[in-house]
Amino acid sequence: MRKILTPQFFRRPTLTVAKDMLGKFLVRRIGKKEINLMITEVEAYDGPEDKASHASRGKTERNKIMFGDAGNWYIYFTYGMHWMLNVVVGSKGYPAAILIRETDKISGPARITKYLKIDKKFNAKPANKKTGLWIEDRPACAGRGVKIKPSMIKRNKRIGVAYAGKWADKPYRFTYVQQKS
DNA sequence: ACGATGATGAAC
DNA sequence: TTCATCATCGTA
Repeated sequence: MRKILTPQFFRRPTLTVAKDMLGKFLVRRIGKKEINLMITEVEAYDGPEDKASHASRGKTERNKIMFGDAGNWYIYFTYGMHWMLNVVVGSKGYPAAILIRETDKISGPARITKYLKIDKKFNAKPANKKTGLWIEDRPACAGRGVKIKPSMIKRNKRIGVAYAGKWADKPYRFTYVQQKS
C-alpha cells in the first residue's frame, strides 16, 4: 500500500509540509530499477522575507520555479559541483521550498542527488511517477515505513546560511530521530 | 581548515 | 563584462 504524494500535499504551509515530509520515501526510477530513500532531514525556505532563501531578492531566472505551483522540483547547482534537490511548497505566487538534506541510506544533500543521478533536467518538473522522481507515503507495516510522532522530530537552525541575519537562527531544519528502545 | 569548481545575480 | 558569492564535500 503506497501512496504517491500529490500537489495538494505540498500546497500547505511550508513548515507543516517540512515536518510531514519526514518518514516519507523519495523514489527514483532509473530504467527498471527503483531506488527508495526514507527522508530523515529537511530544511524549509519560507517566503520572500526569508533572507536565507533564494527568493529573498525577488524572482530571478533561477528561482522562478519557487514562485510557481507546489509539488514541482526546484533543482539548482551550487559550489561549482553540487546539485540541490528541493520541492516547491505553499500557494502559487508565494516562494517556498523544502530542501531534502538527509535520508536513511544517504546523508548530505549533494550526495543524495549524486546517488540518484539528479541534475537540472528535473528542474521545474512535477514530482510524479512519469518524471521518474517522486515522494511516497507508506504505512508502518510496509518495509522501512515508520509512523512519525512529534517526539521524534528535532528542530534546529539551517546549515550553511549564517549570512542570513536573524533568519539564520530560525529552527527551520527538521530531523527525524530514531527513538532508543 | 581549506580548496575544488562554475553558475548566478548584482554591479559596473 | 566582471566579480563576489555560494542551502557542499572530501581530504588534511
